[in-house]
Amino acid sequence: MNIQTKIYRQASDPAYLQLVNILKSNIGQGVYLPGDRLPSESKLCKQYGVSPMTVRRSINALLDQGIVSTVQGSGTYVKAPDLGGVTFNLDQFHELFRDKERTRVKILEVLINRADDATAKRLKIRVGERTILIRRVLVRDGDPTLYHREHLIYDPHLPSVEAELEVTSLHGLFVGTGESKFKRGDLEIKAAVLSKEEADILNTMPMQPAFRLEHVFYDFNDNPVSWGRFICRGDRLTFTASVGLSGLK
Amino acid sequence: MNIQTKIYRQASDPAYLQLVNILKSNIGQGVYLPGDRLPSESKLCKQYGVSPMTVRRSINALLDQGIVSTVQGSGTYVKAPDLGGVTFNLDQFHELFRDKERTRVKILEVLINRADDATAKRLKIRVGERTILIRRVLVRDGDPTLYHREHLIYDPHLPSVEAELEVTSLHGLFVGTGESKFKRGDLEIKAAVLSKEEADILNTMPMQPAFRLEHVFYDFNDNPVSWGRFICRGDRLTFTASVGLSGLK
DNA sequence: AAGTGGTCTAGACCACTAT
DNA sequence: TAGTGGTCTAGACCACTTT
Repeated sequence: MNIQTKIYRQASDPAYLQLVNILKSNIGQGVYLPGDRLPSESKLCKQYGVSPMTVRRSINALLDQGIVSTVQGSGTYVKAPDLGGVTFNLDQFHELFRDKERTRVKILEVLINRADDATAKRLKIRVGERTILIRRVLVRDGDPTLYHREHLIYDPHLPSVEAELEVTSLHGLFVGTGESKFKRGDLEIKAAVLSKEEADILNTMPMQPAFRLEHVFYDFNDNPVSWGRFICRGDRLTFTASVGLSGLK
Repeated sequence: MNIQTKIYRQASDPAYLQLVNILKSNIGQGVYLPGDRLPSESKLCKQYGVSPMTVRRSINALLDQGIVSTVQGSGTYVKAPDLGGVTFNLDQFHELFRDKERTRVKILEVLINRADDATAKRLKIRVGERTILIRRVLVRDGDPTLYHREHLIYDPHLPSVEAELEVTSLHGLFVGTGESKFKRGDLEIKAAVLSKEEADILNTMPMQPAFRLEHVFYDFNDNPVSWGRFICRGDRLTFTASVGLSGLK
């Protein structure tokens, strides 16, 4: 449980990372308490025998992790953990696609239809223009887990509907294999309860809590090309995060 | 809509940031497409007249933002946007506390009771040991917005229950004013529907969709000191995030 | 005036990849 | 072997805060 006190140049971890961990350990063990000032960068240079740039890089890492804050001309201070900077991610979604053997994407429906109000608004087209509706369900170990409903702009230049399906292939979307052909997307996570249709598809009861992840994807001209939503049973998904000095020593 | 092509040394933005934005603009406008290799670092040095460390710092920023990936010995490549690395945060929670005039924390109840199974498990104490239950509601513009229910370990060394209340003052928790006295916390977001009690407090109907943010906080010895949950109406909170090249040019 | 963080240089050496 | 990313040095200058 002792704290590392010097930098080992032959270690596999680079010097800046070792220094990050040393400082984090010190903070985690209460050597520096919230509000305390860390030793100045020049002192850290001498103490650990590294150059200013290396110390700077370590401090920047602590800044990014929300562990310290800096005041130019004054010093680097230990922050009290606060929920303001906490971030959550979609790692659990990501894992659904990890091994292809256990996961299967089933296409429920593909059809060409006309944009209603909501679709027209999000895809910035006129009501009644043609769109493509795709309904898919992601099956994990035979268990329907994620229901996806997506509206795509109908592009007559594309050779076929099959080509449209490639635009946001579910797998490419999450694994980033370079298959997805959009430039950026906006996402929204909402709390919801399952409708009858959604509950049937996800093999559970209506009115159960669920997450609804809405997305709009844009092409390289910043025009929307797709919008839709993922529905996931609330009992199959939790978002986790930690704050302050978690993991490590 | 033109892309910046050189670094202005007298600009307020530092060189490395200007280079980040130049590269992001190029990627955003399709100059470099997903899968393409960026110019090598040494070429970027010459092209923009900056030192290797400055280029490196810019590349690292793009790496952190999930926009490129690097392969040692090979090059830096533009990534296709994928949902795997998307993060969202609690900024909306944070804003609730921004101006104290509009926000008020009302304490509904404080009482000393005995740990039940769930509480004993999370606080790592025995069933029946004393704990403190605090129920609070955060009122925004007269509108009950956030319901917090928290179980604290009863510490006979603290002078009073009032002192316990300071341990995780709601305001300090979100704004990070250094009032909170814990070292780290684990958080979980779940989809839920409001119970009768929660709906009454939040001034709406039961069975409405809601977010439940559960937390466990730990002291400097890594012992749990508090667990509880925030409940928020689903129609009052959405988590947003973006993927790929959002904002900017 | 002295100390602090923030940026930057112009090299160096290493590990790795491609040819 | 040549090129690429990854780390690091030993200084420098600036803006800012503290005393």
